[in-house]
Amino acid sequence: MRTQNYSRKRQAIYELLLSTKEHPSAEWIYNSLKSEYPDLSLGTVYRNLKLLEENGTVKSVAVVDGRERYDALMSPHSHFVCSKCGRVIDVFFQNEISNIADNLRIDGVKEINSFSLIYYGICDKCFFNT
Amino acid sequence: MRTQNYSRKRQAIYELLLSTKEHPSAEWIYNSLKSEYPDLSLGTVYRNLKLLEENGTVKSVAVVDGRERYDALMSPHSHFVCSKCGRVIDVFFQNEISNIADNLRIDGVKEINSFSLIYYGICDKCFFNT
DNA sequence: CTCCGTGCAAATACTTTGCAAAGCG
DNA sequence: CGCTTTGCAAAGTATTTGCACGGAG
Repeated sequence: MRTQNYSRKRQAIYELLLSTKEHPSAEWIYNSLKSEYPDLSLGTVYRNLKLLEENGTVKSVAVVDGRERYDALMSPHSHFVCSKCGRVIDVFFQNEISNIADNLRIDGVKEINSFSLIYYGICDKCFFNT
Repeated sequence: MRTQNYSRKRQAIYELLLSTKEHPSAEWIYNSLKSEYPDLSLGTVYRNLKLLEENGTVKSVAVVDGRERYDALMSPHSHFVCSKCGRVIDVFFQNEISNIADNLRIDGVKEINSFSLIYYGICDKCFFNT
């Protein structure tokens, strides 16, 4: 389909996601792009995120405080979520973690396609601000 | 506080969670208890789940299709989520997985308190029904 | 009487969707 | 022109909350 990246705003959303390590929510993206695209609407952000996700172009990596958080970094890695401020930080796999799904058999399961590993705790900032 | 398990309905919610491997949502619990407690309200289920979770008595183990799913099995283990039907299945750790957070240092992170490992794929039922 | 627990309904908060207008090729 | 994309507002969905009442001690 000629759809791919055919839209300016979709492109902008994707590039913003590529350029940041914030693992932003839809609203964060919306606010960040509002100045450059004053007529951007939140619905468009949601629509495009969904589309990019179905595309396999971006990924929802976590839900923090009820908000979906997205990442354009598609290489397999996991995330840390700060339980206080909700910050999401990339965590790259050590040694054997990338194959924890290999050769794993689960009763009642036909195929395992992916897995998600999320660490929870307190980030530096929150720790020091009591 | 004398609150602990002092309430009949809270007790019922907890026992239902203990007795099932469904990893139910609030609404599933509500529907399951309605016959025995005809005046049960959905709000009460939500309130008690939250309370039990803060208690450390139960755990939210996943969000499937936007619905929080709970488990009363508190021993550390992970879960499989079927991408088609949303079924949640317990997966007990193999070998070294239980300590993947040990000795792990993440830049910008002060302390890691827990982690969540979720596998995604297709369960037997969904696989054979097309 | 004092609290805790609850039903009920209203309120939230995030996300999705219908529709008509605008954009692109 | 035909199809995609979008703004806007309304709708949808899961969850939370305010309030007044009921029950236990």
